[in-house]
Amino acid sequence: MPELPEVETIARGVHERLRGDQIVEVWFGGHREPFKTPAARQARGLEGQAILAVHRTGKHIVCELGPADGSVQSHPSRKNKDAARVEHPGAMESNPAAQWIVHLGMTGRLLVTTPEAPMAAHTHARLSLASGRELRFVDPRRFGRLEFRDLSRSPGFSAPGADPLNVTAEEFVQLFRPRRLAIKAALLNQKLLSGVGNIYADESLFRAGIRPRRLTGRLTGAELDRLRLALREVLEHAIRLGGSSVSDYVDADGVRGFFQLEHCVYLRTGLACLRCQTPIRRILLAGRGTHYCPRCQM
DNA sequence: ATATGGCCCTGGTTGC
DNA sequence: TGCAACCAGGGCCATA
Repeated sequence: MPELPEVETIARGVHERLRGDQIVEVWFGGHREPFKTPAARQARGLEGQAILAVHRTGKHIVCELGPADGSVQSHPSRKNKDAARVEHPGAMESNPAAQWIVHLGMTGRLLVTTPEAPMAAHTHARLSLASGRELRFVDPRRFGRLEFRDLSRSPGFSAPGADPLNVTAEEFVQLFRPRRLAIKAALLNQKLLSGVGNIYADESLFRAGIRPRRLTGRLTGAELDRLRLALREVLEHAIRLGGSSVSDYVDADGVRGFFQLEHCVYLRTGLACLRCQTPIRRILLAGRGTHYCPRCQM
């Protein structure tokens, strides 16, 4: 399931490949409307827009769109390819007119392909680009969501919770101290932290040595900070490895990630803990399968 | 405020 | 072997 590292990997991939390209034609397939914005309105809004930048916010992929200025839309030049990143917001990113917001749900994929590439089953959206390529949204389970925002009428998308990669020690304590719910449930709550899902909640709790059922308000300051740092390390490590491919996650080029090879507890029920050999235990918490080491995690 | 369970949806697994 | 029942789970909602 795509969480922060997977979504970050996809957003970077799409940004690198499609920045400066232009949406020429949009096709939406499917019967029901699994979208937050009606397909017809999305298609109207998307067609003709240039892709100024693509980035991640929480588990959402945000495509910043604007009018094509004619300079790069047909043939994105190589020198422009990596010029503007988050650190140096260039002129192109300064005044987007609209946003296309993609949430991948459980099984969503965002793929950059050639028009000749065979259409995967459950392809729900296909954006034809001036460069001749296509951006496709594929989602068998249909838990994903697509939204179009006209920024002259609505505010830009913002995640409800703090970014787990940048949250400070003080913010982290303020987020969890006043509450009394299982820390795992709190980590999954996107209104507190945006981007953490089942895999990285379990993995960060293991690395911090904290049991998933511990109540947030009962964690010591040292434990909370261990957790904050463990979370950041796990997420950054996973981003470096291109995410975790557990079900059918792939990046924008259809390539699998490698962080699933580094999982210490997730989906390792009954297997020996990599640190102490105790069998990994699985419980149900907040309706989610939850994995931990009963010896390493207190 | 927090917990629980249903819903969506399909592919993979399990059971007979 | 074949088919049906079952289940996972991100986000959201209603209910406890």
